[in-house]
Amino acid sequence: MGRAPCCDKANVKKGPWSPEEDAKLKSYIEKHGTGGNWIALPQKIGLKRCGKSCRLRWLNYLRPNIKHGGFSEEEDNIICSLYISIGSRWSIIAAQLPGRTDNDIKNYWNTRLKKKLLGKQRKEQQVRRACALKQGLKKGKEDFTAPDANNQNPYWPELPAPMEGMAVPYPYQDPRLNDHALIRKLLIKLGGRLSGNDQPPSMEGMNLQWPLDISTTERLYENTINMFSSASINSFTDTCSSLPNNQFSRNGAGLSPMSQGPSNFPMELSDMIYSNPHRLEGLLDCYYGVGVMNEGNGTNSADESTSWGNIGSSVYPSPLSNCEGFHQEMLQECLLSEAKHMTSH
DNA sequence: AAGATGTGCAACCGCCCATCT
DNA sequence: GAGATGGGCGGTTGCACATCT
Repeated sequence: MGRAPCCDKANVKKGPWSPEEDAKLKSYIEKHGTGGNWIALPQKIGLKRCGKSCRLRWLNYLRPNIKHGGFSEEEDNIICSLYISIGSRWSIIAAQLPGRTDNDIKNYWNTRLKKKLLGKQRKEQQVRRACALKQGLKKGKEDFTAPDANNQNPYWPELPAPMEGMAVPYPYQDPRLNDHALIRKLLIKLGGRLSGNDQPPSMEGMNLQWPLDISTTERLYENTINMFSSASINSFTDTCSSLPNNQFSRNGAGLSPMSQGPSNFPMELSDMIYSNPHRLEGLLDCYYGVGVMNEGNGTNSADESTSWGNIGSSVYPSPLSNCEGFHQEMLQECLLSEAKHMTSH
């Protein structure tokens, strides 16, 4: 049984708001506030609108100090950085950008930033493909194929091949076409920055530092972590930055192509995963967008705490939209715990 | 000039969760 | 404790406008 509708839909006006309706709503709220009850509000003012619709109109349009359009590059970067760390939690991202609404940011992301990013990726892919082709011709190897020719994306980890007879938990989607995962990977690779210099920020000598190389976004990320995690996570960034240099360094050999990107972060993440694969399989799920089979015992440790992580999902792309929050928290927990573990030695 | 296609954005939908009764 | 209610949120849709052919 579904729940009762919040308003009588037959007697409720839909569609664009007229200036008169805007004026009514605005003047009432400015004088009396919302009264803590959006559902009753339209009746009080004599508006034939759903309470939710009023709330949305107020929050997204009528509220004072709302900015529309004209996103700055700094805002772009903040959005991208936060998208890496928390995913599509638009309300939280909006909270970090004064005057911006979640709806605005969501729209901006969907219509512009995402395309901008994908365009950037295509450009890089073309360059890589050209280089690979050139190298291949040089070597003259018979078995050479350009990365895309055999479905291997040059940027991402090699995805485990689907096992024969394994049930497909979701309508199969080409992992490379999973926009959400794709974009997050790409953002991570780009160091969380979308605009500005194409050259990645240098991470030389830096140690487990979040890819954001500008203090503002660093601070924002910290805030985000604080928002989501228990008090213990608050010291995450400090703990990590206090670690001795090279604590996490490795050459990245044998790691995913992602780890060879400009940002150090994926490499450090890989370090942790390699140093403690059992505990950190979930991170692979999250960051690589695929489940990871536990070798040997046939179980998947991530399954113990994930709602979607059945055995079938272990070989197919995970529905990141469903598990993202959990995995993000898991990532933070694991990173913190790992960092603490390493500092204690 | 006109139709087709693309883009941006406001608004709606439906779900989840916290609170109330 | 269970159901009802409202707030909040992310995803999606629909429409107006812009651009292309």
